[in-house]
Amino acid sequence: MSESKTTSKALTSYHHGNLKKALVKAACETLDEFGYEGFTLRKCAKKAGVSPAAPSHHFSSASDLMAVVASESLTQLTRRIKESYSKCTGVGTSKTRLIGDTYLSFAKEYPARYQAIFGAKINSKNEEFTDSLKRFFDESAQLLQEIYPEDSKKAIEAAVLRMWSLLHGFSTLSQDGRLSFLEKSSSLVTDSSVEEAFVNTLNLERARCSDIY
Amino acid sequence: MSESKTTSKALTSYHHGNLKKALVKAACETLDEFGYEGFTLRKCAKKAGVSPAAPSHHFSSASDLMAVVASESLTQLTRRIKESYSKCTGVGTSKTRLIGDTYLSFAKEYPARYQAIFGAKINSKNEEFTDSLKRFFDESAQLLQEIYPEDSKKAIEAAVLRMWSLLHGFSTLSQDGRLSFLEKSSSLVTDSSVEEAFVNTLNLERARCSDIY
DNA sequence: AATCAATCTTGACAGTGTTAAGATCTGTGG
DNA sequence: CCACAGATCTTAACACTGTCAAGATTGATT
Repeated sequence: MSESKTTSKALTSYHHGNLKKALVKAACETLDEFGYEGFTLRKCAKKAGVSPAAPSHHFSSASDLMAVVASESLTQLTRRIKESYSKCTGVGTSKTRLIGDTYLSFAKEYPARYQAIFGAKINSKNEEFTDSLKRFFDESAQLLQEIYPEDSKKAIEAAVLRMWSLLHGFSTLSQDGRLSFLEKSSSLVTDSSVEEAFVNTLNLERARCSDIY
Repeated sequence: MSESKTTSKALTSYHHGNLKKALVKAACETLDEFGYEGFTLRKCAKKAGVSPAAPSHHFSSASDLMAVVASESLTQLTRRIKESYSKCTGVGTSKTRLIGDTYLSFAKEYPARYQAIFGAKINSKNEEFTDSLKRFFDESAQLLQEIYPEDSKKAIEAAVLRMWSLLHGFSTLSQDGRLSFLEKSSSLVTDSSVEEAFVNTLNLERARCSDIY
């Protein structure tokens, strides 16, 4: 039998051997290759070497397969944030800044996976996904609690929600081209990109940042 | 001829009379009725009483029709914000708060139109839409400039970008069900909804709000 | 009145997700 | 060892989608 469970079976056998895992991998590749809008279940099936109907035996729907991909991507993002935080030697604001930078970097590096996490094509009720989402929130809260140990749990969770909203809002606006007009006329891009301007003013204008709402 | 240009022709004639406008109206209704994900060009055509191919003579693609709807919706949002601002008698933060409330109300009242404005289904390069987007940004900046007359243009635009990102991030996270897990376990909802908690902490925690990044 | 461009329909095409029915294989009980 | 049961995959079909080409119809201009 040796390695029959993983790959070699796919070459000769009618059955795939481990199609579920292969489909998730294929879905990730499809997402990276064709983008969020270009994602289709049939492309995933083709990439995995099976018929269009095969996935239905492992995922109740296309949204369910995508939810698993989103779940894994979100877990990856959570891990990245924790890693970058643990490597940071600064204090206070500089640590939150690092978290934000890591978040924005992920969104920029894997735009399709980021869109999958927050897009409407996935089954957001999928248990695997909701667990990842809760872990993301809880671990973010834990980091902020370490940075601001004197704060209450409620204050920390509110801060996570604000931070998350701010970063997610900017990421999506930027990714979906809703800020492109700024790159041609705005005073925000006199000596940097829109993203740099956004990030920098979050520090430079600390007092006023509290007034934005 | 009397009223031939507007409506009455549709009843008897082969030609519609004013199909372009009718399609935009039908698209709005389709959006409200079936939601953003349920929006299709064929439904719009059916609602307007024409064949599926008819829209192609007035819009280069489905994304282009949707972009016009998004443009009008965005203009509507801009007008609402200006109206509520002009009716406000408060000062400083309370005015920005009103702007934010108006923004969030619109997103909640017309979720499908809001998704259309920021979703990937529209042609975001559409000139009508990009104009509306720029007007939205510019008029928002003008309001903030009135609130904070001593600030530089760059500072104002940065503030608009932060405010916009924050509100848009929360709106989409909330709309797409990414915050639903908070309604069951979080300490944020002990005595209010997630939205109220979000909005309130933006005021209550002014100092810390500047630290979120 | 005749012609021409604008407008709309018909019919088709390549896609999509999903389902039902049948084929194939794997593992388990006799 | 082997038949059989269940898991796994394929095939074929269905109802959709947006878009396009060709033809029908109409309104307007000359």
